[in-house]
Amino acid sequence: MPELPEVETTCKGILPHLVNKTIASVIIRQPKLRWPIPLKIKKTLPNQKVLSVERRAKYILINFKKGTLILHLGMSGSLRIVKSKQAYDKHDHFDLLLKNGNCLRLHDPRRFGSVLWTQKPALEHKLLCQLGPEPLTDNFTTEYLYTLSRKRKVNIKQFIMNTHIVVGVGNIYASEALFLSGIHPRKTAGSISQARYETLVSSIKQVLSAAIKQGGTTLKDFTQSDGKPGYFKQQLNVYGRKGEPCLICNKPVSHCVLGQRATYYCTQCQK
DNA sequence: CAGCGCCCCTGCCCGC
DNA sequence: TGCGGGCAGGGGCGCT
Repeated sequence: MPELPEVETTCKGILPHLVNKTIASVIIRQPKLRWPIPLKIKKTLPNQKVLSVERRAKYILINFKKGTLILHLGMSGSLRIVKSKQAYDKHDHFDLLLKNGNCLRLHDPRRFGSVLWTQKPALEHKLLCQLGPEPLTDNFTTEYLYTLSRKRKVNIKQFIMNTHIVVGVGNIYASEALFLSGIHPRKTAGSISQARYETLVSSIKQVLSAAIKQGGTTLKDFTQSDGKPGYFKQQLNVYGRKGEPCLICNKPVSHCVLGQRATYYCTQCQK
């Protein structure tokens, strides 16, 4: 489920419920996620106070004096703040219980998500130390992307989805950003001009920030029982619209698979 | 080292 | 209504 905007919304939603709160206990119902949940956090975390909560790429970092809890939602994960006594269901694999009676609960049917612990500064962790820039910061520029793209033969869609290049561009928004830029998803990264990278960089920023803006509107419901951070009902121009008319030119939207991921585009508008 | 395919897992939807 | 197949928004890893 979560693309960057959903992770951002989740992070912002749980933050005020966690910062300066103290852990009472940890419940691990199903340790088999993408990687095993380290059992030692059951001993390490109680009585520790949450210092801060932040996001890096699609990872949510919960910082303590002793280290950082690194959460990833994978394809189907979600986090909610519930009362500690609230009944759990089948896929509620992990609880972080707070001394105030609240609980951060991880729900993840497909179990592609992860809960990890590191004692080092989190950004030095193996999963985080090689990530590209955040797409919505000034570190993500045309010059940066253009320079990295030279001599790269990979198609542009997989290029912008590569987390070593830039983080946070998931499958939906990769198609959407390429549509907005008028770039065909199969075009080779190295064959695209700097001028077109200018458009692409701005489309990526535009698509992601619009989605985050929409996600923010559901924040107030975050702690309710149905409190999904919400899926972004932002209008999608091409994603999932195979065969339907392009919203610009009316030509049926095309579909193909790139890197095992569904890809949508308009052959008329994207070259 | 760039690039590709595999795979972790459950749920849901579709067609027969 | 039941069942099998295909597909799903992530992303690290191992192999060429």
